[in-house]
Amino acid sequence: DTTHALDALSQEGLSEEPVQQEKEAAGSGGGVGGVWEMMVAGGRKTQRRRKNYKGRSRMASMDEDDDDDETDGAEDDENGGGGGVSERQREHPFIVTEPGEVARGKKNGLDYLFHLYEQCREFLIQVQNIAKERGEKCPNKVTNQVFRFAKKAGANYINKPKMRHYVHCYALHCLDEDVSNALRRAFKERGENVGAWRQACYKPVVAIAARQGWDIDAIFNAHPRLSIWYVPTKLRQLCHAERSITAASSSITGGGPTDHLPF
Amino acid sequence: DTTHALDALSQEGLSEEPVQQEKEAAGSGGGVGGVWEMMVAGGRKTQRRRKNYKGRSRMASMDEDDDDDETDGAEDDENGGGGGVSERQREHPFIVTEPGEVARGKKNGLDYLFHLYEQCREFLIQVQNIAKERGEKCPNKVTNQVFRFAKKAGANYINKPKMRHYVHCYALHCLDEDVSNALRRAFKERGENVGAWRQACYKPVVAIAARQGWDIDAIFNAHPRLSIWYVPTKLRQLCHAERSITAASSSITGGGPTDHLPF
DNA sequence: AGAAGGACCAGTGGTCCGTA
DNA sequence: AGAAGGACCAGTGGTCCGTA
Repeated sequence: DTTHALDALSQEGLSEEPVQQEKEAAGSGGGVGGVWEMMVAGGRKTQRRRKNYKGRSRMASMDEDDDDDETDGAEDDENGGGGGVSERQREHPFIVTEPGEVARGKKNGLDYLFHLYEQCREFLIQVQNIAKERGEKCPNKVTNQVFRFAKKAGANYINKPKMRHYVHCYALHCLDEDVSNALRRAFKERGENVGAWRQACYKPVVAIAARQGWDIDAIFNAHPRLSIWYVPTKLRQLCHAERSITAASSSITGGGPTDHLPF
Repeated sequence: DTTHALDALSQEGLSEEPVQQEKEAAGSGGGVGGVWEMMVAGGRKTQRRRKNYKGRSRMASMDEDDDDDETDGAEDDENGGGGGVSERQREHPFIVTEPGEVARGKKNGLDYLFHLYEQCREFLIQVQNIAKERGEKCPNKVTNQVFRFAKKAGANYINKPKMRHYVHCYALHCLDEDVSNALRRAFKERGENVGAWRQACYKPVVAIAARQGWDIDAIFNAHPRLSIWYVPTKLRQLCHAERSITAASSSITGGGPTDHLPF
């Protein structure tokens, strides 16, 4: 795994080096009952998340070692409070970067985005180890439980809507890194924004599905890093729609409905 | 499949021959948009469910062909109503029967019980075919959606709590039919009730799990007819508890924790 | 008493839309 | 404007407990 080299790719400010602490926590998965608790406590040591509250209240010492759920959990929700309202910092937005390129300014690059998927996978593996240890039912996918676990372990920069949003981009990265890289370079050169790049990622994935009999679930499941992600609804719909079109036109030209195995 | 011979095993009264109509509906799975609707309508022909309302109201003609969801759906919920309360008939309770034995009186036998699991599998396959046809996400398990589908198709005698209740019994039947049959004979002979038989089904399944490295999920998944059922919580817990005990005692006697591959 | 199943509930997958 | 993510919602897995 080249995972750790990527830590450096996340940028200064909020999103700088938000990784790292889950590595201790991972352990061997051989612990006992209190593994969850151990995890959360264990994260404290090398923590480097920052919450940089910009608001009036809570300017106190939260930079280095603020991992106690009790301490910051209790007072965080000041939205409904009467007096001081603290603004919660978000992650820096993504920009289209080339492979290996570090995003500059208050931005995050796409290598960092993909790295978040790898982190989720590591959190899933931990959740699985704990579940097996306890004889509980064991998730195969990145579920709500895994996102909750990630948050508890201090990875506040990971959240479900974000991860779901870019799954098909990660899929392309997994399934055909060359095409993925080429697309990134092209969109960076053209100065496109992340939304445009994201949209463009659908087409090559659908093309891959076309070559493999249109079974996007099978394609996800066959890939060890991709199999833990739910197939995005829109990707599924695009595959289905495209298959219908292809089937219709190939039936006109006389090709069979399943001519993805040509000879 | 010997499925159809079993239809005869369901008894007179409520639970007599409640099967059969889903066979037409199954079709080739090659239909289009309206397959769901077709199903429900198609079920009408050979329907033989009876709802035998015993209450004061609704003694009308409901015996032969009352499959319109509109007709009986609207007026069924009279519990909250002021005037007439109609009592809804339940399925006959199960009794412990030998393999091949037809239950007598207002009872259902265990072959019939296991047959319900096969029916659920057929309903699942139909749901899967429809989902694939439509390019929607496709369940691998008997989900709420499948139970809803079964009900729509007229199989009112199938419901989630019942099916979940006896999963481990069906598991034993799938995994070691000889042991399952022997247990049935023994419990019938002793005049035990269904509850006692059901309880007794746990132990042999746990024993099978012990021989195969305690992974009850893997055991379920490896079996084509069992893999579509969620592992029951209690069975999972029993396997886990038993493994812990075994591991503890074998570590005392010097055996390794994974001595299920002896040589 | 033993048993069938309606109906409830906590937590899920999915993603909108108020926020920055 | 483009984008991140809190928070909501319909439908899920799980099974209790009022019913017969």
